[in-house]
Amino acid sequence: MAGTDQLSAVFSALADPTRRAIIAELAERDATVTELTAPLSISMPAVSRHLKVLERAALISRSRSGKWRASRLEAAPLREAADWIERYRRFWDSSLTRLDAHLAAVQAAGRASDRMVDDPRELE
Amino acid sequence: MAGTDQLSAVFSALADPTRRAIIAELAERDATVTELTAPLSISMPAVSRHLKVLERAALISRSRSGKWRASRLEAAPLREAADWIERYRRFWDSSLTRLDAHLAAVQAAGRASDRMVDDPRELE
DNA sequence: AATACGCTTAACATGTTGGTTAAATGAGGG
DNA sequence: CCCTCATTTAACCAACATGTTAAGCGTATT
Repeated sequence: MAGTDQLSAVFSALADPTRRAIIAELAERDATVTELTAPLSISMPAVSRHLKVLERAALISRSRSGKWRASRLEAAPLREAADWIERYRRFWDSSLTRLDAHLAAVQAAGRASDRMVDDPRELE
Repeated sequence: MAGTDQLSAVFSALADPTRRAIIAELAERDATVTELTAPLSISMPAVSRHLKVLERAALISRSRSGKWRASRLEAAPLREAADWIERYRRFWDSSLTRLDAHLAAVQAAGRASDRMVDDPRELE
């Protein structure tokens, strides 16, 4: 997964289209493994493991109810991911020219905390 | 990388803290491989390959200028990533209760286009 | 009690990732 | 020309990801 930090786990989980499809499904309703497997073209064990990945990334929670295990979307970790990406909005937002971006970058450079967050040397 | 689609490539690229650090660096200024390697605790070939990953995800562009190759942040693909995540904002936005989220989800279920985008069956 | 169902775990195959060191490439400078 | 510097490619390795099928484990169902 590359990093073992939260953000890496989330981005890594999102990097698979099957898992994104599962998230999209769970955004509409909680679902069992069988229900999630139905529209996918892979085996149930494969889905089960995708769910484990999503669970490790804290993107879903699971509940037991008799024979069934329902998965529920827990999108909180998406916020961190969104926040991280948002920092670079100025780079794609067309209302900003590259000069604007440069000036914004220079300002950002002043904030020391900005860099630390993703410096791998800071991890573990 | 799981999927070979654009979105998967971008999320996959972001899943590594070293690559996020490189992006953060390039957000401040264009940089050569040597410059990017300096603050990292890995070898230059390793950085070179991280750059190749970022390039394949279209997150950077590179220019030759004599002996040096400068990398430049091309954040456009981040927009897609941000847009994808944004769809689930209602699930983490605290101003919305779970009931609200459910109602929003029911509405979303009506829009067929919502599901197709990430259905793996649609890929390739 | 026996069977069926839902799901997970095990064992396996295969491809990818991310790091290393050593060699190759390519442009400039003496 | 040769040498050096910046970067990439090659060869290798350990670890992980993703899929499969078969077996295991609980919990209904009959």
